[in-house]
Amino acid sequence: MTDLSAGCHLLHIDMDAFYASVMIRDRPDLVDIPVIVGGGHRGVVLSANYLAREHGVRSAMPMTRARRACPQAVVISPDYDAFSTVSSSVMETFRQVTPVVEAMSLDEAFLDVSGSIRRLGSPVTIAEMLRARIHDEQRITCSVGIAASVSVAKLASRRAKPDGVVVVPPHRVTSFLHPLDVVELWGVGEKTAEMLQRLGLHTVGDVANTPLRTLQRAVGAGLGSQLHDLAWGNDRRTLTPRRHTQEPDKSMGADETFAHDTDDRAVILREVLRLAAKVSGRMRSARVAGRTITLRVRFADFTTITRSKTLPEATDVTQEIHRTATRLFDSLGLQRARVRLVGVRVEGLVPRHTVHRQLVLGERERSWAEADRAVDRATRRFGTAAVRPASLIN
DNA sequence: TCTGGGGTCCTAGGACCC
DNA sequence: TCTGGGGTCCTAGGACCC
Repeated sequence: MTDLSAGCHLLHIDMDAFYASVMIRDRPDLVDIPVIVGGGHRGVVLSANYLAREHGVRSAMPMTRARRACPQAVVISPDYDAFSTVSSSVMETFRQVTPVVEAMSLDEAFLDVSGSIRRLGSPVTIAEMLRARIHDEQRITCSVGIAASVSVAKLASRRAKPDGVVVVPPHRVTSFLHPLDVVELWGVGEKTAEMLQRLGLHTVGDVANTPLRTLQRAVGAGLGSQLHDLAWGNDRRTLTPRRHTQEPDKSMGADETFAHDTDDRAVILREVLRLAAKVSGRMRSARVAGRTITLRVRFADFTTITRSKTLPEATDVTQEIHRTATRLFDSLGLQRARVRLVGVRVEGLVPRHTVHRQLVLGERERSWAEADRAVDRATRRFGTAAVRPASLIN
């Protein structure tokens, strides 16, 4: 058999139905049953096994629709600790093959194996070895795309699913890409796909054969040239070895959809306080502070607005973030508007030690910062439920 | 009982500064 | 004497990805 992987040194490895597979592997009773991971009465599908997918269940689908599509499915809640543990082991296995591993999320990574071929064999051999190891050690399956560029490897792994390997050698890139639907391209979502379809562009080949200027007029200069490049397989991106969580965050936020829409200011602001405490706590454990506070409000009709305020100095103080978010909410001047979701985000994060607050931090703020540190210590010892603002206790 | 939660990046207008 | 041009910051919204 000819090994077509010559000239292809990039592997994209994607776990098959990752969350569902992890939840199922210790539950022999669920093996031949459609399984949906998700929950919450207003939630969406996080992952579904292939039996559930046969009934049309997809990731990100509203749970209500998923249950209707597949009433016999078993619905289970996600166990993020388990996902994270499995993910770390899998990534460690990858790093035994090559140091150049770029984790994209818990369940997918790119590997540059060019330095491992002499030692371990062709990229296809390496891919099959990794698949066998992960199957043995973790009892889940994965799929691998192999190509000379990142974007093609990613598309190839999608075609390999489930539990397979697809190689796209350089001379087959355009014949591989051009029949694909435009939505397969990185950066094409629902809206851009609609836009392209209005131009009569349905396949990647259609995009490739459209003049760059036309494309740019339709979807903007940046995205236009990106799509044109990707449609021809022009992707010079190289990998940066890194763990998924390694990059310093540029922003941190939290939001929450209410179980029922509400127009009760007190209820909404209590949630804003809880979110501010959650976000600032995460910021303090990451030792970062930020200047711009953004409040997000989604109404019953799903329209979403944001209001932001940039402070003179970066902060990680719960009370300061909460107070800013509350002012932003009140400045909306809502009158009995039904609110579905609120969110608080802090942007422009910098390492906390670079922030010099002595000049601006008055006595009051200083004592709030001290209070936060006490809360953090108690949380570390007794857990998140131990200490919380009085208005969150009921 | 349609539509989560965590993020990133881009665009565009206005303010402001030089 | 009818009006510069570039750069950066701030704000709001939107699209996208996992």
